[in-house]
Amino acid sequence: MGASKTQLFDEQQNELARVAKVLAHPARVAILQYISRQDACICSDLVGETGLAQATISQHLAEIKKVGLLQGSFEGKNLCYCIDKERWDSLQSLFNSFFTRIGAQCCTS
Amino acid sequence: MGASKTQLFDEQQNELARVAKVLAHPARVAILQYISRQDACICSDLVGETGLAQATISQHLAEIKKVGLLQGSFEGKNLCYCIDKERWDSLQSLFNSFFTRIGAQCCTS
DNA sequence: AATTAATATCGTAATATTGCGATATATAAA
DNA sequence: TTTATATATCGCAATATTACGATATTAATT
Repeated sequence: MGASKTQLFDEQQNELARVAKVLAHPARVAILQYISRQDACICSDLVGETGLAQATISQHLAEIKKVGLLQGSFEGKNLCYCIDKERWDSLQSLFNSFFTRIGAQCCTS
Repeated sequence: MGASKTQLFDEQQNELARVAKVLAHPARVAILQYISRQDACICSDLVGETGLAQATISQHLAEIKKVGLLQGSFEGKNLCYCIDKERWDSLQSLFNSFFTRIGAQCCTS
């Protein structure tokens, strides 16, 4: 008891939950917003920007990476992170059709 | 150390995270889908439907309630849950504009 | 090769979530 | 008011998440 019983649910449900979990922390929301604002995608001003420790930011970045939302490449000694636009758009669709489908069938509609 | 440092982030970021957290478990995704499919919004076939215990389902429902997504009323001895359509639509907008805004600014766009 | 700066990983403590049995509460029916 | 059924809450154990200091790794510079 204690661990999520993911095996009871189908792959779509698990996928949506997995992605939602990435957005389920304000730091990661803020990180995504910050990265998107920076043309150059400069990283780890995030530490100064958020007030969280470097290790913590790095962990949050790793979670965002895990669902395929980040592309990173070195530019000089900076690791330059970008949001993967294709993945981002596909997740927007995933959420949007989830919301639309449920909203359409909803009993109070 | 261990608790989420929500005070470092603004109310929009926290709100989006709070809602995402509700969707961040496949059981709650499944519950929302199931409720929306049932015209009558009959509850707690969810136990049979998901294979989770009654107490567990009740807890998940409470989490969904906490973000204002459920309206419940008794019909006979059944508690009849509905998705609050207005709240649902507003959360769809919240997510959609979050995705759109970030997607538009994203460095690889 | 040694140095410097940026990022990742490790170890660990605090806290939160998940799940469920047991029990309490609420509603309808008898 | 007793009984039956549906749902909520309590208490607890297992697991996951969050956060951070310390340390390792990586890449550029000297």
